[in-house]
Amino acid sequence: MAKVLTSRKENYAQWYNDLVIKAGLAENSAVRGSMVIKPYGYAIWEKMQAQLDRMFKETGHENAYFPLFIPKSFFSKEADHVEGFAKECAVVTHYRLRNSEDGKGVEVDPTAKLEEELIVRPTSETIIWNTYKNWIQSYRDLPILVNQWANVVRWEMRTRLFLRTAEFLWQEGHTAHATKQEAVDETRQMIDVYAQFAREHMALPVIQGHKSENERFAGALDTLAIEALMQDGKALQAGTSHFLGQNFAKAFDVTFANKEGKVDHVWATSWGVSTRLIGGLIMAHSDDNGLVLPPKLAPIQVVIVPIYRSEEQYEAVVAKGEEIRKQLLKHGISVKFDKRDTQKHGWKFAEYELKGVPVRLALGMRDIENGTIEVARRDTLKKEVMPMEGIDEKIVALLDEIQDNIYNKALDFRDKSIHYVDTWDEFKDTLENKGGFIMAHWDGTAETEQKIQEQTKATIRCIPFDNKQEEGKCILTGKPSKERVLFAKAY
RNA sequence: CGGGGUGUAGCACAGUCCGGUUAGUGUACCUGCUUUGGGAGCAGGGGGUCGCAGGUUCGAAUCCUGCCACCCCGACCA
Repeated sequence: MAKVLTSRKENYAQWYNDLVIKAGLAENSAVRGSMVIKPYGYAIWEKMQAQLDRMFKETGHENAYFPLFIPKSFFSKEADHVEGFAKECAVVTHYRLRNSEDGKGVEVDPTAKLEEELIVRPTSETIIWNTYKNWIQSYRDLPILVNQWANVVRWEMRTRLFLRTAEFLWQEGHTAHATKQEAVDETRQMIDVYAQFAREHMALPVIQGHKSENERFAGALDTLAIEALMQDGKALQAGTSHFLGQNFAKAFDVTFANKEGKVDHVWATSWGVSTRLIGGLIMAHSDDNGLVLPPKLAPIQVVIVPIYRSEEQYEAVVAKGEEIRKQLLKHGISVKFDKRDTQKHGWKFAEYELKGVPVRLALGMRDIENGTIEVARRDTLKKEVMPMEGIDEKIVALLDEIQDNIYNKALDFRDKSIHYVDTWDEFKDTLENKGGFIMAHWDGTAETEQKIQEQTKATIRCIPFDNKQEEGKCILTGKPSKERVLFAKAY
């Protein structure tokens, strides 16, 4: 087969870039740092959205939409929050263009300067809490469980398709609660939703835990995250859920009368996942032949490729292929019958492998004569000739099997990549030579975490839930520690 | 934002150092014939403001100045 991708071994980053582009997921646009998500890539996002949206609704959330532009002054209200975002936002300063003097183009009309500049949202806490102020008077108005699907902009220095772009798509949930416990529970519930989505739909095992102070969201009291491991041994933060305490309620003066008639500030959470998930999906499962997509998120789950010579053969094979397509459709399988006469079957095989279609059916005269069909699975690259009879049931089962296999493969890799180390030398050696996750003791201070990061580039990905408590010594300072935390180099 | 690199056909590149035929190769595209259970072969054909704007020169893809974009490495981040 002709090689179209850089191999993972050769250059993992290049492999990723090649893959995103060659598989037709996305490409760089004419706008610095902003990508075009192409139909095939967007189809994956739509599948993710559909499932997540279902899960949000099941947990009682509703969708709404808040403005893209946020008055600059809103950002000065929550000090920690500003600190985290102030530096990297797009700012709207004018509202009109005019023809330039030389008549060759347009320029910003200097007389159309905005009284108050607008910030293109990097996240929506401020505008949302400004709005919630008007929605909430009594405990009877609570909780508010709202999610929005939106785009946000963060003026990133260095961008990579899906993983980090200046503009990206995401969902952000923003909830308001009467009690601290309710907000804490919500924060936890949503990280669990993300973890479940990652495992069951993305076939991506994740470790859930608390972020350290350094890695916490600006303005949050606690940040929960799901951390996934990529094939190159680097971690990817795949989703976060924040317990915001009363910080935003205080900043935006959102109060309510509780059952006792006393006025209190509202408790808040926010949580989000983005198109970055697509990057994680790619890097977790795909191989040197192209994408490997879990059936539950694959835009095309089954592709049928006809094999023929003459026109009569084409007719016969296409007729049979149509039958099979309809059979599969009845099971709710998304199936593409590629009966184009403009590409050879060999070309199609390679193409759908590159695009990560989980199952490929090849159908030729030989099959029609024998009542068989060739079934090829993308995850193992194995081919098998099966009886045509009852093929639909088999495909249904096969898709499940592929979903499980992809997950188990990723889980195996992840589990093999968690290293327990107790000394500084071991820590550095493991990072350099093995990569992956490292469970090690840490003295709990931000300074130590900072030093470790400066010296090794590794950060604390999370402090896992239900973490085993054990006495130990910090790998850097030797100070006492009660538990190991999860380190890794991260995207 | 700092360091490095690259902009030439849809894509990938050569040519640039040392200015001088009609700007070339692979691939993709079009036509025809042959082929056909893993990216087919042969023949013919079409496609270029050489990133943009100035400048030097008889003459610029090539030299000079400025700008823009993208990629890689760092600091920042989902």
